[in-house]
Amino acid sequence: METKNKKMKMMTLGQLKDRDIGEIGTPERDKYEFDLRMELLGEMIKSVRKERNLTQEQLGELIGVQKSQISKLERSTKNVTIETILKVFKALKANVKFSVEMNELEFNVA
Amino acid sequence: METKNKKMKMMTLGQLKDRDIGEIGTPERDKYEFDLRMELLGEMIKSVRKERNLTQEQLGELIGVQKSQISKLERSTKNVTIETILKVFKALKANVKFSVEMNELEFNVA
DNA sequence: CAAAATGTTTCCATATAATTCAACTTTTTA
DNA sequence: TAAAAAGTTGAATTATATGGAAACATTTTG
Repeated sequence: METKNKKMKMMTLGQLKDRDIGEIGTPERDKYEFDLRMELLGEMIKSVRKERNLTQEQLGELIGVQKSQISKLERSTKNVTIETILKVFKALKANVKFSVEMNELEFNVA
Repeated sequence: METKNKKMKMMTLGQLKDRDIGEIGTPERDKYEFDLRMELLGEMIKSVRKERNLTQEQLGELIGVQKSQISKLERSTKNVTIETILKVFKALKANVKFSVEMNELEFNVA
């Protein structure tokens, strides 16, 4: 954790998308899909918050928690509850979707 | 909760999709996207488990928990942790994605 | 229908997510 | 560059998700 996380600059949603799913032309703009990974969640919260021009404190007020809580959600790689995710993105007026992809080929495995 | 949840039959993933996102032709088959809602998560687990022809007990074994735990995940509308979601769908060999959609129009709100 | 298999519920324990407060650090700005 | 604003961290607390065991209910099958 010396250099790596130290000077990690903020990324916009678009940059996150570039980094994490490449430029594989998603037609609808402003829709960013990720493999569900905890670390990304925090980055997403931060990105959207920034795009909304909110401070952690302001976002906290919208949700009803302290800024320190927002900070933790944004930067810890820890586990999170669905409820929390929904709460945060609702406050950010962002829509959260969820998809399950099932590989047909695996069907006969069990 | 008298009649409503009482006789709710099992639904396949396809039926869930029909009910929840309509037939708006998703091109890739076997990819089902939902607004992230807790109740749906349980239904999804159940659907995929059924399609894999597993009992709750068998799924439990794959993950390392009792069948009662699976039952709870499938039917309670309670909160769930990301980690749990990942664990379950991994055992089911299903891919879980997550997306955030941000409405540009909301931009100037704050 | 009886037995077996599958699923559900309740009670309970344990782990950990959510949260606050206050001190501290970093970034911004006048 | 000093003050103000924004963000981070640690310690402590509270709330609740995860999980097991066992008894019960429902469904399946011979």
